[in-house]
Amino acid sequence: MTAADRIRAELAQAARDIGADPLVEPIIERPRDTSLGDWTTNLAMTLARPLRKRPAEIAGLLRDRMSLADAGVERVDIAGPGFMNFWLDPSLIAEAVRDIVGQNETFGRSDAGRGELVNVEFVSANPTGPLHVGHGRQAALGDAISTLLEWTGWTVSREFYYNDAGAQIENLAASVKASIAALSGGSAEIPEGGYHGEYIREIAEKFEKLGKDADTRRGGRNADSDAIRDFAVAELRSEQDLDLQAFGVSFDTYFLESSLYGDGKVEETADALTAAGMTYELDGALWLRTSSFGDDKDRVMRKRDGTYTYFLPDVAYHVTKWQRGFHRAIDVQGADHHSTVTRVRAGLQALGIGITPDYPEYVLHQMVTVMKSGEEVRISKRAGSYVTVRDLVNEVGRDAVRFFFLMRKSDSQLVFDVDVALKQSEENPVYYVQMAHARMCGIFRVGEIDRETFSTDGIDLGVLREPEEQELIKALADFPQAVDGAAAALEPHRIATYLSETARLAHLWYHKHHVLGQAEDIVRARLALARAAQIVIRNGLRILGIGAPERM
RNA sequence: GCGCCAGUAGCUCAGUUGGAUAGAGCAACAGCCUUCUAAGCUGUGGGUCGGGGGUUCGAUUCCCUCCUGGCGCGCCA
Repeated sequence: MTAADRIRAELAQAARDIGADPLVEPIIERPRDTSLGDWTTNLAMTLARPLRKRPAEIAGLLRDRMSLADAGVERVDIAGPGFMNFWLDPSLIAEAVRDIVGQNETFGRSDAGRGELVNVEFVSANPTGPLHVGHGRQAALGDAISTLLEWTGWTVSREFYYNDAGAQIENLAASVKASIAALSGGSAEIPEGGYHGEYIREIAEKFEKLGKDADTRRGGRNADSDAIRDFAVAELRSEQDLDLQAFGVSFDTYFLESSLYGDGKVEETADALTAAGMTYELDGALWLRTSSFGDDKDRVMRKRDGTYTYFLPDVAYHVTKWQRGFHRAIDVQGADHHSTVTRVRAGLQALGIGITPDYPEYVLHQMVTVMKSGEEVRISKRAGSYVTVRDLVNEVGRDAVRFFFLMRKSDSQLVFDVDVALKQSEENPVYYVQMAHARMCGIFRVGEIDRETFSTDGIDLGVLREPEEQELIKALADFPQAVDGAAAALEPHRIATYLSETARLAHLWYHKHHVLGQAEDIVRARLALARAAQIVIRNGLRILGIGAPERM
């Protein structure tokens, strides 16, 4: 039971004693300004109305009824409009260091998810081109969200959905075919809406070469569309795999849209929707009554030509998620796809098979723009000017790319400044955090002490009373709460923000107070603090999928 | 026209789900290298929280309205 828990319990008891609602749950927070105390509560203000008393009066009554010594509280101030500010015994605060060092790699983990299954789908790019920076943001987000959920006790499955069926794929095939024809002097043009990137020509060349080297494929001008399409999709999938590998992201499942046609799931879903009375024919197409489930208007699910629109397989796909036991699913997508949210959910509700209305959950992210030498790098798949994830990783490194993608909340637009990411200086936030970690490691290296076997047994942590020490320890002790909050909100950027702040406090402490060469009891206690800071920063970086170097 | 997202210091952005005098980094200015990494640290200045209403003890946060920007509104995905 932490000090905050004990204060909370004491407050609840005192509130009941003075006639508050027995179900009251006091909220304890860190004060905005650390000079105001270690913990604060606005309980007296929230009780003012029901108890019909002035907040300050209530605060006084509460304070009189609390057993403060039991909660480790040295002093309670009543301040401002009615805040109660608690000051803890510094030795008690310092004891957090012992917990952190003891828990080591598990510090920050919780079991809130109770081992339940959750599916996290991300990237899910069409195999029609390399992964660009937008996919990179999504890969970083999805992976970090997955890890956050693992840290809070969920059993996570990372999933990549390939849209390897449909009109865009035919578009791709036609583009490659035209490019093949052009190679042998033909004048065939890439069709309207086709793809023009350099990679199209590369695929065409590769296809030609294979066709000539081995007889396994019919190359050249006579190549049929099926062979070209299959070849192009396979090529691009393996290219995307290399992109993801460069970024250090891996998946538990790669799910092919085409398989939903192969095993009849698409047909099955369409039939079930019709059987449920949720469809109607109009203008030769089959419509789904999505407007009955919050959409602006009904949507076509089967086109006049007999093929399905993208969202029907999407519905079928999410049915499989539910059936595979994932009663919680999170989709990470670009905000340009936000219109699918209502549609997919509507389709799932229309089936009436007990899927919850807010299934799946969506994390939408805004666009990424890349700045280089002060200019925006235009990203256009069709035109071919292009910044791929791999380009970016090769240029600035995986850790910087990940941190940059994760340090902003997903629903704000992100400017990726390549020049800043390349700087190995304080301007670059990822170096700032990693440097703090390396410094903590450096103390142990110089002191020739083994970090991993270091124990706090018998160390008097009560000597860690310097203001910088107390502030750092409080920040470190808040890490589990930061993880819980970030996981609950599906917002990894909170961890990035937390790390920047904690790194700042670690640098500050490091600079002001030496560890080695002090009195023996001080050295031992400060080593413990350095170890605790190193553990917390490393754990936080690990959640974001970023390395924690021991030296830089 | 409708929907979603955003608008906070010169710039890039946080703001713990309604709390105290709104924070950080960069940039600017002033300092700090015989000590565990100066790839760093300390200090100073900088704000009508896009505008206007409302809800209440209290609003950057919730509601309404307007302005600006991005995305979407397809029998493309």
